[in-house]
Amino acid sequence: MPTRRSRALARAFYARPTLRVARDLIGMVLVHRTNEGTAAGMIVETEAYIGEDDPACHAAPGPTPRNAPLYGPPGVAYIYLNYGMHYLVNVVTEAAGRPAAVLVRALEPLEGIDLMERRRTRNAGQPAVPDLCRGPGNLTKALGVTLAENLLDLTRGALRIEDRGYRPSPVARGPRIGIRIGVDRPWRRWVSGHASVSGPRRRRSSGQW
DNA sequence: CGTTCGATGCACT
DNA sequence: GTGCATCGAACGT
Repeated sequence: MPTRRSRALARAFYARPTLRVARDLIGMVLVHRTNEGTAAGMIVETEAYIGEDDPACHAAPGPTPRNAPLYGPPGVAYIYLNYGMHYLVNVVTEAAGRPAAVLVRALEPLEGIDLMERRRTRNAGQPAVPDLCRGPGNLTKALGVTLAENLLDLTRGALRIEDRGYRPSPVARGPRIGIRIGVDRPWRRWVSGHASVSGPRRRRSSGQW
């Protein structure tokens, strides 16, 4: 009997065009439960990576051992190590055999903020709360997500995405950032003006808007 | 304020 | 051997 308590998104949510999933993930909540505790944050920034024709998508070279999750069923986590030190988390979209995913780039911290702070501790001091999950490498560190969570089913289990009714707006769109190729495709989505969105810092008083 | 650059591991050619 | 879907310290202005 399906429990009403579970607000986890169903597989049908992910089995849709990737740009739509990227948009609709804004406002959803990424949750990671570990024996250290639970940490969760609202998704405020995403990017779509779609198919072998997208030069920035990991599926661009065709199937390889690393990108195998992209070719599998939707609603599954695809996690990989980037620059030798940061784990990045994607959600697989569309359908098996059609490699595509959405990269989760930033969260607004909601739950387990003290746990996030412990995980993010460094010698030069604690990041401010809005910065704890600002950036794709930072959010996995704050949530304790590693390669061990690769291929986990996001519709149930320890790593999941839930709908808790948040509907932040407005949602902006623009080119993906941090990549060398495929920058022409405006496949990034983010909550306009949100403090936890990555990329260049917003101006204080002068200009920008 | 801005830009540059080193860290660090591995998938892929 | 090359090049990253990054981060933040260090340095220049």
